[in-house]
Amino acid sequence: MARKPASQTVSRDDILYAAASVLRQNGYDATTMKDIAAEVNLTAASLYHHFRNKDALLLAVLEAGLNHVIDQLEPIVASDQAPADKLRAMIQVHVISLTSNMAVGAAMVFEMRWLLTLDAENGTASLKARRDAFFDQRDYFERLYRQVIQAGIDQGDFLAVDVPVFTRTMLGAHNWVAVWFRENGRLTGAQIADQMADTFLRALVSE
Amino acid sequence: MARKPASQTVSRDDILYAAASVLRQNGYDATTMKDIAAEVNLTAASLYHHFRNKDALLLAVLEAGLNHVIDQLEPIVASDQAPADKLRAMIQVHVISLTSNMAVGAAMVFEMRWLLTLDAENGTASLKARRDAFFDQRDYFERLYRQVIQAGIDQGDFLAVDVPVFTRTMLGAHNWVAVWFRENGRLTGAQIADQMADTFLRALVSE
DNA sequence: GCTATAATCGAATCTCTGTTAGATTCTTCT
DNA sequence: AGAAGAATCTAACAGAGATTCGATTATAGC
Repeated sequence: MARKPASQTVSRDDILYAAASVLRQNGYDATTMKDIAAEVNLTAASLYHHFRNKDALLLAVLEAGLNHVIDQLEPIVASDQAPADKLRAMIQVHVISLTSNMAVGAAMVFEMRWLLTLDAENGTASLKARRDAFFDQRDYFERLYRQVIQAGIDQGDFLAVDVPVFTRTMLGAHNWVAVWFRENGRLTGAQIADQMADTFLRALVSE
Repeated sequence: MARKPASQTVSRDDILYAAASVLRQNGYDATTMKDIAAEVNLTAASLYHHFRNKDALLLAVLEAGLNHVIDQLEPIVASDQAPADKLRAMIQVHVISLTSNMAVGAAMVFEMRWLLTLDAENGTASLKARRDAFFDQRDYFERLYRQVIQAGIDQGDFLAVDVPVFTRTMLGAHNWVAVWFRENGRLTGAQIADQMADTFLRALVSE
């Protein structure tokens, strides 16, 4: 048996999705090519037909996840709502993303460690380039939040907090949700997002 | 060459500290026994004289880190300060711990994933017991925060937030500091802690 | 229908890493 | 000084996992 009938062939996206799922549970190192392959009923070797190697595959997952969130964030930032409303909407998007699946990329910023280590020997030139691009995206992502917060401060809606610190405080809280959230827990992702939005907006408008 | 002169022998704690450092940078899987050994000028094999195996060593690191923080938190909780003051002090302790070294254990709650996976085959009975104890400690740690927040709510100092969610929001923000903090950055750990304390207390006392 | 290409597979390879075993050299206590 | 134990080392092993290779079967375009 070699190639499977059309009904059973998996697409690059199928693999990406499967990898995201496995990655979320196991983390980078503990995720084996075999695990990912199993998820889509393939052998590890077959994955190499779709991706150059493990790093490339995992990086693709992160990219997809991050872009997914960014795509939802941009229109909000560009809209004409008040900073407070924008921020609330942004928190919703991010947290809900993290509690659903495909957004693993965003949560997996946890896994950025290996991305940094990918320097040395390993790592094709093109891979490094993509990694750098990913970091840029990651910065851009953070900047979207900063912008909105800064705007709120500038127009007197928010207190003059230290924007970088405040932003990271928020993002840390969000990311952490991916760690403790339980599919069938007391609260849904949306409810958690609401509470977090309340918390941070209160911290930003106090008095 | 076998045993080294007294001046060069390393203690169990030396290893723990080195392991914490390596662990912080690489994460569980990416941390090899060889890496840890190198940090203290030993060979990987020598580590087995001090610890039964890798899991035991890494778990010891987490335990030490977590207990380190808890030891500082308890007296604060037990003191007679107002909830707001207690919370501020607790945030200081936690964040500063995370920006220094030994507390890697606390930040490494990131690595709890593998602790969960340690069920299956691997894992001696005693190791499992210790892992469970660790989880209990981890819960206890979180409960310290919850208590104080709840107390603040009960005596009308704080708004009636959802305690579990608020607590985790805070802890997530704290833990994340370990990810972005830079030794020689713009701010010190204490300064960051201050800002976070301001943020969360504002969110808790608003109006 | 044929042919080039795509998607898979099984087996083999290679390297890395945890772990064990046995030998060797300090230290300390008597 | 001698014995017992502690701390290390080197060498060797076993297993895991990424990656490669060649073979094999579906599909699609001509």
